[in-house]
Amino acid sequence: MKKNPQRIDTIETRLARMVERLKETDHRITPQRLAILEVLATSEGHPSAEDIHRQLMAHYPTMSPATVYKTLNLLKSQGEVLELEFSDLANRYDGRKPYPHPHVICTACGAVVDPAFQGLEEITARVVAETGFQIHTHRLDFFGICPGCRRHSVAVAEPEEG
Amino acid sequence: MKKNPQRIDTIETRLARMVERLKETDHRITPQRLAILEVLATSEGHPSAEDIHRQLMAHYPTMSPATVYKTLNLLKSQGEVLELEFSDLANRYDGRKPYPHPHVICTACGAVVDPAFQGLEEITARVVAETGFQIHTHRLDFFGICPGCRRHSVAVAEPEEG
DNA sequence: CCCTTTGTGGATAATTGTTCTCTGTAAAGA
DNA sequence: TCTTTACAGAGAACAATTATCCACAAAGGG
Repeated sequence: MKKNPQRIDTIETRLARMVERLKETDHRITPQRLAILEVLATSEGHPSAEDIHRQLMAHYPTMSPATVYKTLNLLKSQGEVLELEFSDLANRYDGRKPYPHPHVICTACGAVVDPAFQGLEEITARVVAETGFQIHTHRLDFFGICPGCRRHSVAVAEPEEG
Repeated sequence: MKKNPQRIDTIETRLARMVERLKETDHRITPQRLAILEVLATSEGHPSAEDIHRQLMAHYPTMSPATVYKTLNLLKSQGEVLELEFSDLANRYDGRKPYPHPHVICTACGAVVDPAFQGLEEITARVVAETGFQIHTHRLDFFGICPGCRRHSVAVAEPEEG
């Protein structure tokens, strides 16, 4: 029971909420769609669309990437999934905490981790006051090398980072 | 004379530094390359590769987009330009402040503005302590509607943002 | 001043993540 | 059962970026 403005829901709560939102907006809960929601609600590793697709191919061999993307965009439009965009690699999705929060990304293995830190509200307020922008969302990413990859890199070589 | 860790250099200083770095690393200062550096050193609006290319087509009608990208990547590898990646739109480049700093992006017109705010060091330190990552860089972006577009949007309609 | 070497610019093809288009189908309601 | 609607899937299309290729221009040695 944290005192964060938005605490982390359980898997069941998240899944139920996503389903509820889709029903509210007159969307069907098809088996494929439900499977995608389940992956999103359970994944801690911020999967890419391809990750989701690959994972579901086992149970739904005819699953199309387009179906994954469509569902992802649908959820995105409802604010039920957070999309982390990358221009050089595939986007990653967070269905467990669909609100803006910081991420720590390993540039070696691609792992995406959520630090506990939160509280960009005051900084946001400062930016609003200064720029006059109406801020809708934000993004805070840290890029570096995760502990696991650091162990490898000392043994191998310094991973060069553009 | 600000007390920021890195103050904003003058256009001449930035340009000179970029040229110097290229010379140091045995790269030629060709007319096309110099022209690209000049655009980067003078642009306040965080131009995209296409912006730079379009702008230079006037003086160098045979300028190829590839040349722009090559020079951009060269500068990027030397830490002389900051690349702002976007998966759904073209990347933007900042040649005036090539170190990590916050940006405020208008999702209506694409404007990118630098707020004066700075000082993510303590937050970075906290993230390092918590995650064990070796942080190399970070990115803090705020997305919203700029004052200019706000005026339009009240007259027209609410711009929908995926 | 010529020749060789090296790096560069430009054209074009290729790449890749994502979206679009189209078609058949399954679900929901009458 | 008939009709309507939305969906899944296949594949084409798309767009930003990168790779490949070739001709050329600059720098250095003779």
